Amino acid sequence: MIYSSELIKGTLKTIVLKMLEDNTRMYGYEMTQRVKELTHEKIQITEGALYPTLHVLEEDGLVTTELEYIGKRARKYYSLSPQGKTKTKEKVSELADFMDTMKFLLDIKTQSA
Amino acid sequence: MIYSSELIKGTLKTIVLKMLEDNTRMYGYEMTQRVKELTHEKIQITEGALYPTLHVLEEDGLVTTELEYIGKRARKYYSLSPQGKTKTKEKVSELADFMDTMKFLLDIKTQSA
DNA sequence: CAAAAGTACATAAGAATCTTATGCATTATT
DNA sequence: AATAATGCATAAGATTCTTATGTACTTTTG
Repeated sequence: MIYSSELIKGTLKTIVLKMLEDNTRMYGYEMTQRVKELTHEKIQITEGALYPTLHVLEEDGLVTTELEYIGKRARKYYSLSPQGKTKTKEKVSELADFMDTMKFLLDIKTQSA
Repeated sequence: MIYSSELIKGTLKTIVLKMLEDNTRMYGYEMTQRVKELTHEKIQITEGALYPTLHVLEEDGLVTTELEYIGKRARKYYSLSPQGKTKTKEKVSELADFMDTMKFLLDIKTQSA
């Protein structure tokens, strides 16, 4: 089972930031694999969604990049900037708060389910 | 504090269906007020987002409508169809599952926060 | 009692974000 | 040798939301 795509909307940026908080640096492809693995395939980040998001984070100054070569193949590592670290804490706690609120909404009258 | 709009994306349809499951019938404006009240203003559903969503639910056969007049003012009540009831259970349990997964992702290495 | 605020519907242009498809190139596996 | 995996990227189109606007009735307030 894979979550319907609409659910994941709006959380991608936060997921990326959170992973970078935990791993100091990661590259794009690695992120797609990590999320897949951590969620037992339930969340699949597509490259078409990820790369534009990473570029926006960079434009916004939340991440910095380093290009490295493994043999002849390029890898672009992303790390949180100081502003990125602050932003990550904000986004993560907002999402946690939001999920508590949503859980409350979903639990009303249907404590069983 | 109001949640950033991107967070709410993708959950609106589920919220609406869930409210209709709990209340047998509601009208649009009522839904906006109910959510605002239940979430202490943290989630504000705008009419520009809600009405098109309701129309889609109707087109998809998940809800039925009844028009009523309070004096001269029209109210459009929405109720779940049988398919809507089934769909609601699916959507609600998917969202609950998704939130557990997200919580797991956010808790990694940052059990404090 | 007039003005403002609230109730109640609706649509439409534009923005944001994601999907799907495609492209290129290198490296590992079968 | 062919296929799959790694690794980046972009672009057209779809979806969904924001913001603005419009209409009209009803209630509250100064």
